[in-house]
Amino acid sequence: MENKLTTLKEIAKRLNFSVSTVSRALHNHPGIGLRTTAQVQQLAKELNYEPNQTALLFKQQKTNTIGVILPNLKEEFFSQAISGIEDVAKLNKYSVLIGQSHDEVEQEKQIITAMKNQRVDGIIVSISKYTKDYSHLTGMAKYNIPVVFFDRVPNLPDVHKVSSDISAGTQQAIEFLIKHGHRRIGLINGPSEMESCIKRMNAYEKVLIKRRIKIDPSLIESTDLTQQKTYEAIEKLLNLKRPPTAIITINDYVALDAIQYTRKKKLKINKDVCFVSYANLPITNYLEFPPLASVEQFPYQQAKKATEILFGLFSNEKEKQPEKPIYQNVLIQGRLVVHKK
Amino acid sequence: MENKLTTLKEIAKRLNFSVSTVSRALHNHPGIGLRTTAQVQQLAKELNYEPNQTALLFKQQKTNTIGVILPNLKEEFFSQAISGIEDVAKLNKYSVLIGQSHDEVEQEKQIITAMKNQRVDGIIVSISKYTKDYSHLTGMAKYNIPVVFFDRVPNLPDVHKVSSDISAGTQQAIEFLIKHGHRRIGLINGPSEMESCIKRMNAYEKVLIKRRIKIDPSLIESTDLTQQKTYEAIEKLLNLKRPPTAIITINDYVALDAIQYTRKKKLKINKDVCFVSYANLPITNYLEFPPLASVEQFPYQQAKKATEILFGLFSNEKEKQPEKPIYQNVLIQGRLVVHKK
DNA sequence: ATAAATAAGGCAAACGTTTGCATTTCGGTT
DNA sequence: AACCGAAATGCAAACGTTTGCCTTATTTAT
Repeated sequence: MENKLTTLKEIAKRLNFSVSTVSRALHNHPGIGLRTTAQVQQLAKELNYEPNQTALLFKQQKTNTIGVILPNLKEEFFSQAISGIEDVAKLNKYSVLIGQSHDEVEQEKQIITAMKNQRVDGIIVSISKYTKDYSHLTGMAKYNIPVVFFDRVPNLPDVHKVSSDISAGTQQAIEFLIKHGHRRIGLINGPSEMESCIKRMNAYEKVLIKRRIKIDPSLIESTDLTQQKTYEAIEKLLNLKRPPTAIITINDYVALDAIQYTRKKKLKINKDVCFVSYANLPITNYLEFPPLASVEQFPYQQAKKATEILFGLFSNEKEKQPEKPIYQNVLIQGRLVVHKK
Repeated sequence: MENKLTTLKEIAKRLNFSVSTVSRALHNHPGIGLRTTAQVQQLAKELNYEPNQTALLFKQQKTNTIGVILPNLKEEFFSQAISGIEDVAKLNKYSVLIGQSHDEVEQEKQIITAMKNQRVDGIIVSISKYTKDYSHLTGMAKYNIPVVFFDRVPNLPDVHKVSSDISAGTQQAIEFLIKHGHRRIGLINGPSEMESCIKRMNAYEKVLIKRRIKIDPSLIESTDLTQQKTYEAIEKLLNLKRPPTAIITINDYVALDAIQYTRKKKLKINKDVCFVSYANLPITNYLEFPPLASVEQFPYQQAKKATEILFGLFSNEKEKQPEKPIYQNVLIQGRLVVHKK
């Protein structure tokens, strides 16, 4: 019962037609007779014929595959993003190839080279936290492989990107804290390589100035997102002569570490010190001491939008517009979610 | 600057050799002259030649791609597993195609059909919680696509599978509880479709019998892993006339829900009721009330082992052993981790 | 009846690479 | 001078599919 995969040739031989006739019959080509078409289609069904994708892809010079490069999959933010990408891809009958950079530039380069050789039709990427040089990504244009960035996007004008509106989210968060009477608001930001961190910083300063609150540089710390550096940052803030009454952290994971440290210091979370962060992880529901609020960033929607843009680029390609690269820069509005407890 | 990808033909034309000579030169074929080989290799490097994978795969009738089907990626258990698979795949220069079944059998079937058409060389799968009929998976054998199961494995003799030794883990867990003086030990198990749940159940009964503790059926509940059903299960246990002093739950997520419910009932976690579960999620570190202990299941190692088995099958294929299918059934030993707090 | 139009199907090339076999080109041996 | 063998290279097929163009058979119009 060696059930070898059926080929056109096999069908042709059995029915004594040529391969081309079989191919056309299966595509309902008008030049093929009704009887023939019916016959072929029936046998194809019987033999469970499925076109050999590798042959097709090879011929068409495309792979019906998109590559996705992410820092990691263990953060729920990214695994939700994957679902958004998968859903759009499935609609378009595309497969999704996933690579994790583990926040290492070298990995990122390796993955993208592999994907280029695999001839993926397009790439969606959320860059590693230390990527400063984007040439390995922008360089894909030479090979006609479009790239769309999401969430962690570079500060370049001539790229397609989808990200959450950090500025607006940060403003909401700070306004929220001010309304609750906070005047000394700390910030634990991420590495300055990250575009979003610069925006967060600017928004932070902008709101404070607008609300006539003096900016105190000692209230601003940063972390490379590791627990160690986060501990150092929160330690400095808590040891200030006039420590902050509220702290904004770059994301929920950092918030968790900061909160953990703060609790070790016997301070009451969201009483002595309030925390507000970004992302809104589902696990915060299980925490006794979650951040007071988070700016929800809608990873599914971001990734979905990015994928839609990518597919848009595919169809544009066919129309061969001469030189009209309109670069999309979509901002997804965040939403401040106040946790219940 | 249309940087089209270089082909053998291009190199051949420029150097006025035939395509076959170029191909052989690049592979250091002994029949090709040294000068020629050097020339070709140099030009190839200059033109940044990379073999067209799609052409290769098509010719070789293999894709250098393995498919991975998982219930989801948002559980850290599975995203860690992915890393294990990726690492082995990378060593073998394979790509990884990922599909999430979202615990739906229909999805699982669809994904596997897509993967078959994509001609993946092999499949690694952790089945959905309700999969009872495995024919869509075992059927891949007909197409010479080997399948290796991991973690959620079917109870079939003639398949390759890697799973954690639930029996042993459960015994450890219960012995641990007994040593700490517990005599009424509850169990919130998963759906009976899951092989591991049956094993957990058997191990549970076995240890109790061995320790001469009477088995009380009212101490045994099950959940479909949703929060709702978990709440119902824990409610029943807590409302017993003689409620359990310790509860074993199928995994950490269920434990979290059960703990949450228990806290709502104003009971002290790990004082009034102790919890022990499986998986050992990293987030338990951030919890005020984590389970007392978890059976670590080493997802990375499980997945890695499964992938290694799969690659082993690939190489065996070449040797064309006539009819000698030795099915592997690897059990990974768990380890009871007692949480600190 | 014959030319012309239409319908139905076949031929062959193309995509890029590998590989068994054939061919060419030597220098060296009788 | 004729031959041999080895070294170096080329030819062509194969993988499965699509598609432009050509061929054949049948029908229609004159």
